[in-house]
Amino acid sequence: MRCQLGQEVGYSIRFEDVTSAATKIKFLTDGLLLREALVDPLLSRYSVVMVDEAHERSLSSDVLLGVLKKIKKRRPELRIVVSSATLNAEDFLRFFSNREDEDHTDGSSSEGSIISIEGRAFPVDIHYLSEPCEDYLERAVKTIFDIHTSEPEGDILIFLTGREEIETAIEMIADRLPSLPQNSNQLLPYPLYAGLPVEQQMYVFEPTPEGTRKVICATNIAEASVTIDGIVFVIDCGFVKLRAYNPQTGIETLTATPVSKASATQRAGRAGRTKPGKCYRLYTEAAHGSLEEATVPEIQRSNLAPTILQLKALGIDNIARFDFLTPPPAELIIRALELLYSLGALDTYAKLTSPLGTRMAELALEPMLAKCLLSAPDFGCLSEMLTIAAMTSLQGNVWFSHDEKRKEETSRRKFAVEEGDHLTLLNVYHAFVTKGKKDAKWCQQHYLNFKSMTRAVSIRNQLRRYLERFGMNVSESLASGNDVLKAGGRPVAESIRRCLTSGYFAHAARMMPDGTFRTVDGGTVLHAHPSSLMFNRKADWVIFTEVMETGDKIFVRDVTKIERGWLVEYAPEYYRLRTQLA
DNA sequence: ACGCTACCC
Repeated sequence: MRCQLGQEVGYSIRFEDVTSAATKIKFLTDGLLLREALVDPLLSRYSVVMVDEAHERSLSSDVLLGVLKKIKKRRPELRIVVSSATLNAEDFLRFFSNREDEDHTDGSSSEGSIISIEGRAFPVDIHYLSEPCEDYLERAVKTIFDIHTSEPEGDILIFLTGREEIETAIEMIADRLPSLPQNSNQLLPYPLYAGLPVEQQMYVFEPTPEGTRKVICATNIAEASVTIDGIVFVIDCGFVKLRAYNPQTGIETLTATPVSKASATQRAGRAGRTKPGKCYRLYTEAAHGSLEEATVPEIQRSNLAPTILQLKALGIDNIARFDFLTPPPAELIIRALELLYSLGALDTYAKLTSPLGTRMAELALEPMLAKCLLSAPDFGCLSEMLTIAAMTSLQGNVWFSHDEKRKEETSRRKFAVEEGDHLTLLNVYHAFVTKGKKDAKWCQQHYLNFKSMTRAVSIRNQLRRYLERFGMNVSESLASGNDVLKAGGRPVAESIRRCLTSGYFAHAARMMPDGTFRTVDGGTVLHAHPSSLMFNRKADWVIFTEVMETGDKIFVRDVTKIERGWLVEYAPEYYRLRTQLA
């Protein structure tokens, strides 16, 4: 539209609003639009809402579609445009159509119509293995070299599951480079995953130098989020890391899972953007035949406590009757309702409480953490909990690791606080803003991730603004973990631990003589993550705010010592109903 | 003795 960004056309994401009174077209994330619906339930500012990439079925886009359908009943003039891969178009049309029994095979209904846009893709030849392979990394590297020595020019994109695999693959490629004939074209391997610093991500977009071939080892980021020109060959390992949630244990995991057929098709399509291409699937055709048609939507495999809290805040009281594109399993809903009730966000009629429940829904924090923050004034540690909330809601590591593990350890010990990881994080943040003066160099010296620390400052500021809007008085004590202890401040440290217990009582565990933990019901074995202060240390009862399953072990990472009696004190019903404390 | 896939408030 040839206007200045932020004028007629603008965008908005968390921490960044590039719009103005003149803005007519606004690009924003689905999460932010849902947030706008909290204050403007009919989204009355908008006459058209377009939901892009709806076929990806992310948690927030599914929720948004349900909310839009509800709004449409009150605002018939609202236009809704859903963009999706062709396969799913009918599902969306059926969803928005009032009459479930309508026949949409002609692409129309009383509610809308399907408009198709032809992709301009070139054909892609699919190759399967004739026998299953034992080690797909090895097989992938072999395939790369086979392509390189026998195929004409064109870059290679290989789909792997995560950072570690990508780094291994790149080492393996580098190791084999000397085996190429002297006069042969070179191979340039590049990693690509979301956790990679942006500068390093940009390499994959640079034009391939004459006489070389790029090999991009990527995660799922290259399946839909990032498009790279010049790819002619795709190698697909057939796996993706997906979130899974176990409602029995309440533990979310990240597990390598076979891809769906839709996903495999999308990956193959990455080879045919500029000319006809080839896709090598590192599994057999029979294995492909037994893959699921589509990936299970996120809403059916996630912890739904945040989602249900959000729906309640949007005025959707009857979750069972809410129009989900695909309803989540009842067990997930029940588990979420139970937790929200025990946190005090819902009353016995499953209605949102006020002010606790409504405020929890407004804070951009997971419910247990939101509860801690909102109950912090009762414990006299609001300023400290603000910092802890910001630090624990960071994704990724606060510590800069890589190869210098020992130095990282030494640095970590400098900030360590006996009571656990949360007070240690408080310490780190405090040092960053005072001694460190929010400086990148200082972070480097202490093996801290500067980007994460800067983000913690932004999150903390945003949370503080929310609290002030709630009319809460945030007097900044700027106490760090060590400071509260040194200043004879055990009472403050204890308040913080009690406060954490008031939100995380459902994440309690007890240390056994062998150093592992048991959940309260005794059913789950947890291990202290080696990056936790509790690794190789003695403790009795603890709460944890971060849990992850890798391989065959479940690790807890942000861990703080508590006292058994506090659990019953802050969650009497939760523990009375569940089990007797051992 | 271990790391966060992707997205995001």
